[in-house]
Amino acid sequence: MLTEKQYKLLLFINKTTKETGCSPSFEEMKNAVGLKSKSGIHTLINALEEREFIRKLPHKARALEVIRMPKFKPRAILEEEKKRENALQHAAAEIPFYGKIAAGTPIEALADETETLSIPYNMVARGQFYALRIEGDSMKDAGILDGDTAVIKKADTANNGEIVVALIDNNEATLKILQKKGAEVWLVPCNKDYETRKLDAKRVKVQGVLSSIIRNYH
Amino acid sequence: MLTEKQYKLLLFINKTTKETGCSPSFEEMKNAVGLKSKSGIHTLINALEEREFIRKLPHKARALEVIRMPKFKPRAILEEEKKRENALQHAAAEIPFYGKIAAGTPIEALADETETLSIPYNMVARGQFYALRIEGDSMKDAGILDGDTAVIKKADTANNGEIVVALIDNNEATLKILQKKGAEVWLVPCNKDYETRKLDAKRVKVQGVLSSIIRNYH
DNA sequence: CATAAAAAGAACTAAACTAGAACAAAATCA
DNA sequence: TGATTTTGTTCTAGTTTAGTTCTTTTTATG
Repeated sequence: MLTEKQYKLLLFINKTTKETGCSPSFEEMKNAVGLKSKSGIHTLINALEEREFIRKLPHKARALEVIRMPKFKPRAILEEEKKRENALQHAAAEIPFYGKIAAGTPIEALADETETLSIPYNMVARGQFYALRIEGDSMKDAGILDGDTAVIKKADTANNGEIVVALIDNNEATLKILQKKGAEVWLVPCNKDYETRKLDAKRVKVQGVLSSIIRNYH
Repeated sequence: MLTEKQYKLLLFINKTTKETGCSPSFEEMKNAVGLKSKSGIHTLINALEEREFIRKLPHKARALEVIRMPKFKPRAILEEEKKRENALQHAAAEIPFYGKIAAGTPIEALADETETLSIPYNMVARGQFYALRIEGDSMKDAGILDGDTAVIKKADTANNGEIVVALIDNNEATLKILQKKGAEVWLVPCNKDYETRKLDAKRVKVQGVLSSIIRNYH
């Protein structure tokens, strides 16, 4: 079978010839595989030719041809791919979704795992997002507590009733429910200890709409 | 395979023979490829013949024949490969973390993006997790609302004060604050409309500890 | 620590590209 | 058919690019 370097080189040759119609030069291959000298490529090419993966016209420039591709990947490549897959799964974080908690069934019983929850991808699928740490309890009746992380979708505008990040006088940012009332904008808290702020629409800039709330208990 | 010039010439030959029915002259090829002398074309033709891409009748005019063309990957496959790479980036979902919202600074101003929030990995780093949809408002004063998603870490035991998934009589699952009182277990809601349930410890099984709350606004 | 394999580096050689001119053979047409 | 045009071939010559080979150094491995 092939070594890792041989395999990598073969992939590169195959890719570039199919994309460009031309074979790569030793210089280009050297860079692609990560060597600093052309002589190494020469050895690899010979090995690939000996194993009948490529053909070449000796002493001709860019005269390589891929005859066949290996059916199996070298072990080193496989291991690297596995690592990447693991990293991806961690990043994707698909965990089983067991459904509603109030149903009177033991959790183990309905652990069929057909439904999974892919946390990040669905949460930030389209658009630009950013995160904010919530400070204070002005939105606590909306279930948004001090210390929560808010995922905000960037936006210049929002509809009435949406929870937005509002910038007042280019100075103060706050998370509130938006209510447009003619020339005024009302920023409504969700806590009876706080009062609604009624501001001239010109003073308020929407900087984003609340997309998700994440709270971590440790 | 071929050099760039060889490939370009081959493309031209192939195209014109298919369009006009007869092969181009050296003069036409010279112009098409951008040379000022026919001799260059002659060399290129020889190279293409040597590599078995064309055949020719020597000393005959316009007597070229294309034997084969280098194979291309269909564009669709190339695009799909790119999409996959993008998907991988989406799955990682690192979004900028802009810090505290109450600080009186416009968001754009402090967008240094040095701190990022990797949502999934930190949330489910170690242990086994599952998700539950919250139904009802018995925990609303803890900021856990109807429809929220609870990420639960599997556990058999928990400490006083932790929010747990408790299975009562192998029948009913509920999310409440745990309070162990001797032989009794108290399941404390966070809503004054609900009452604390005081149960014999034997009737209650801990099935997990609340790890995160996720709420999506759409 | 010794050995072999892999990689780097430099020197060398050959091919590719460019251009111009002269020439020879084929194609065209009166 | 013979003259003319078109087309392909060959040679020289210089520049650039690319492939080969050999020696030295580094790295991995028993």
